Amino acid sequence: MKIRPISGFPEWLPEQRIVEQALLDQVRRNFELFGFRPVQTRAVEELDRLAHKGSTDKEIYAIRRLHADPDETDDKLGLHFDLTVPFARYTLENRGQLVFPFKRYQIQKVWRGERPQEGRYREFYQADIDVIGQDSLPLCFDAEMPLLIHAVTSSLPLPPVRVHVGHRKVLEGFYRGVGLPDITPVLRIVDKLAKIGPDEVRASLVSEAGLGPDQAERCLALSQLRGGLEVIEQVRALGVEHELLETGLGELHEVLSAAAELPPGSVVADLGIARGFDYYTGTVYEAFLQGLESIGAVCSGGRYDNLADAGDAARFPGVGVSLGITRLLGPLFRRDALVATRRTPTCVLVALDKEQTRSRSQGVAARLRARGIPTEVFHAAHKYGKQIKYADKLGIPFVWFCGDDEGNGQIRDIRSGEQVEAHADQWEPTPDDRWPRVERPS
RNA sequence: GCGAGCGUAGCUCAGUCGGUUAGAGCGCUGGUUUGUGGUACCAGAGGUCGUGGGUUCAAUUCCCAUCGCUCGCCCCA
Repeated sequence: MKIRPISGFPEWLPEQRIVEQALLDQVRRNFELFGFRPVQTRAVEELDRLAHKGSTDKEIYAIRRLHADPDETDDKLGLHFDLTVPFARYTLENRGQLVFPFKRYQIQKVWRGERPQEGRYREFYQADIDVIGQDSLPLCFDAEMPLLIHAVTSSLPLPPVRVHVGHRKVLEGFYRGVGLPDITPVLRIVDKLAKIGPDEVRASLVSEAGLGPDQAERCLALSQLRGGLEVIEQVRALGVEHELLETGLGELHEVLSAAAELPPGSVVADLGIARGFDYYTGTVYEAFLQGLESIGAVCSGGRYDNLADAGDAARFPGVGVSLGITRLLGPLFRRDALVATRRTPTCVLVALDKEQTRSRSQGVAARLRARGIPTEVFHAAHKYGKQIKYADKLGIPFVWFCGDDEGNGQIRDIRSGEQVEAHADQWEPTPDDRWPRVERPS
């Protein structure tokens, strides 16, 4: 078998995985800071459930047991393609034991069989955060999402993030007020505004969606609105009236108002957002890295009132967003925009003097580890030059040379060459050196 | 599903208008330096030129097919 990569299934080098883990840790920490509870679901769901929502042409990986009987009729399984469908199922399955509103986060790999391209993979991490209410869910959770996205992303060594907030009720109410019967094709065309430009959108609305010139013009005008709270009045100024539109504008206003304390530009109203309308029913979000908009939305989500269908009278409305960890990292790695300070967790390499004193070196390592300093002992009593070179290649900042069996020795900072007397129970690296960190090269 | 580009050393690539032993840089191993690295110099290892077929006296090179990777489009849950 020839060894080669498999398209769409990225694997990182250790120094990249260090970056990925640091991001995952930081994301998790922030989710918990907002009081969300951890959940992990199985990798598989019943195929029927996966294919149920939305269109049927989803690119799902099916699971097959090689030794299955040809006539086996067991439930067919597939790998989940997002974390929302498994979460909805999980919530219903455990509804009797969960506390509502149920705030959960879930960081897992998902799989999609689509054709890979930059930033789009077949296996990737998603970090999902959702709130599900029983029967109803207050709008304050919609308003909290942009704050959360801002908190998470600004805790990471990333460029500033801009969260675009749209609202399905605004769009749908507007379209109804304009007199459009079927809004789905309109949404799909409008969604391409950034890619194909206003002229193309206007033409497509007429030719493909069958809108009249005036209708197309108004829809286009709506989708081009972007900015702060003033956008609300700008929508009204377009002169379309509909009850649903007013409801949406009210909700949009509340969500935007909540973001008032964030730095200007962190959250903007954007009525050009028209994604994921399979099941979104209210607020929708898309977040972009400022200056790196070309890699696409790194975080997206919205409000869904009808996703979790218990099959009885109970309703479980939810709101949430998904952060695309891998889709973020891939393009950033490609641009060398995110690097670890070293290629290994190791902070101190304990040199091995000679085979007879291996236990002395191991003793030093044990003392350092006991105080939480990542330490390894060099594997063989090679020349010190070789041992230092090994540390240098891995970016290990310190090499320890043993003195006696009591923990005395010398520690060398191989970046500066400075070497000082030290004791293994006392010596401390600077906080910046203890663990590898993630940096954004300027 | 549609389209484009690319497959030569571990990596990045050159090259052969078809011709004897296929090259560079980086990386790797060793040495100069016999127990304190990075620089410099020297030496060395490492290739069925993606795979199959065709044309030819001769194919890594030309042609066809195929597989793989990358990037777009569609789609994006």
